[in-house]
Amino acid sequence: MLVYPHSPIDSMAQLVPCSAAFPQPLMQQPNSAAIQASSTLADFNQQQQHNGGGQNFLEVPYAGGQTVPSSPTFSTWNYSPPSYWSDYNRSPPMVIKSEPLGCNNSQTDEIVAASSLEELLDDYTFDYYSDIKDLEENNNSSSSKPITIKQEEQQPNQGHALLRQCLRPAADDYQQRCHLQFLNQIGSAIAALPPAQQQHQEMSIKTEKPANGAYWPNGNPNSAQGLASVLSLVMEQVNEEVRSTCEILGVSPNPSQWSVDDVRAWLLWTSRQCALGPIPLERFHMEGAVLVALTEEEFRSRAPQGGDTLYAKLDIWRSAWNQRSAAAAAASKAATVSTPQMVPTIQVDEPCADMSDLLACWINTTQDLQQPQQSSSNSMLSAGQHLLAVPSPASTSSQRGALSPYSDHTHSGSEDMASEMEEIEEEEDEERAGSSASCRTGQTAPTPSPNGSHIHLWQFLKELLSQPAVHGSAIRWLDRQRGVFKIEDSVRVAKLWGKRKNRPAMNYDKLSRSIRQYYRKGIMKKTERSQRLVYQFCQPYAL
DNA sequence: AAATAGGAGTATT
DNA sequence: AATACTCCTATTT
Repeated sequence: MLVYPHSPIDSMAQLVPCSAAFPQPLMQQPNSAAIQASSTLADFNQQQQHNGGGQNFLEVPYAGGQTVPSSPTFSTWNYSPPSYWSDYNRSPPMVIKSEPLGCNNSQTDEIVAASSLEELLDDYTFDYYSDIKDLEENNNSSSSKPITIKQEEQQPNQGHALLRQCLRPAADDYQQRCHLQFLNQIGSAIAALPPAQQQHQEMSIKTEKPANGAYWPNGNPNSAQGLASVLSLVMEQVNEEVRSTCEILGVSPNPSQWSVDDVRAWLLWTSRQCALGPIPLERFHMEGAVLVALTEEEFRSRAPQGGDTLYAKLDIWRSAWNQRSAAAAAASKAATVSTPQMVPTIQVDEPCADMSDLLACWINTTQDLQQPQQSSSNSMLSAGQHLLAVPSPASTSSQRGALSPYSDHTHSGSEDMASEMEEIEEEEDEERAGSSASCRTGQTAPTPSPNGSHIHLWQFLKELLSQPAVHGSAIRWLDRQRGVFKIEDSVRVAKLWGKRKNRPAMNYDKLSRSIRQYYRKGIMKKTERSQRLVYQFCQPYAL
């Protein structure tokens, strides 16, 4: 049937430079022998230095007058290289592709049924192509052409005031917890839904909370059930937004799978949706896997106007995908495993933890623990159901016991509380890491979590680095821009790596040996003045 | 003593 | 085949 144009890839594996030749624009001399001679990135860097450059980037001009950094790394991409290398005209992104994994495909069918692209686009609030073009022009030329936002986007109709009013406190709270700026759009997004869907939303509220037939008892969305309904509504809305955007842009719901073009399309779309103004696209010239590894500060520094919003949006996508994978896994597990126990949730003090975790924490902290609600559904759980049935980290780790040798900590008899807590904390790390890693492979299937072992060490390190709140004591950036970082706790980092790769015997000696292999590959290096435990990502990887 | 460096064989994917 | 794991010796900090 329908196939993703960018077939699922082991995303970053493609990034690792191997012995392939560099693309034409990078060749100083069109001499294939010379290229053969410099077959690694390290060689290339050296060659560049000999040429007086010292930079890993060449500026390749493309139609539009601007230059885009091109990296030798691109040479090893075996799928959709950035089209503007040869031709800046991006092919229409609205290629009808498979329904995003696990989505209901009613809307897809609708799209497939549409006789022409134009017909389809008419159904959207604005013309994607002209808008993209506008934005690109806006980004490319120095002339600051104002972006005109259609009235209905800025000011959704004032109906559904009740709904929006109810959403507000919930949204604000979540927003505060996640440092997100986007949720004020959710209310308007709901208001903008077609009547049929609104009805669906309202019905789902009613069925979840049949108490008085009212939406919120006493108009108080802070009551436990009202809260759950609000949250489920928020989650559904997020999922809906993700789903529709996927269809419009023709991208995977899993940001880690995005190609450079997908990232670009998403940025343009999001900046348009959120009226963020021009985004310096050249600074986001990367695959989705790299994009999701960026920290909020990095987003902000790359896009002073709206970088934080982009980050927040992306985080939502990431969370939505994690939730979807988790739900799919839970659904498949439910077929074989019997009722998981609901255990009080441990509060995780992390800015942007998985959304469902966060929301689950929220529910648990604002209500007495309800009886676990068992979903009898054998298909994908609805957002609301999942929310209520979402397992706490503790229960997930016990569920995972069969899957990972590391989640078994029944030996804890002699351990004190602190180390016990630390173990649980690490379980959480593992859990999150596992789910994000399973994203990378794009598998919604129940795959018993070995996907994390697919990750490369340098990716893993960046992952740790991107969570300073969690791992700052083990590894941290010394100079983010230059990609210089320091391993503060070599034992811990090695332990985490070993856990991720299911290598109980991993230690820093072995880990550092792997890092040293990166020298030759041009992924990492020691800093000029070599310091203990300080390494530096080479340029394309430092992004 | 711990970290660094890199050779070499093996395992995993 | 690529990447990482493992074990190793030698050297540096």
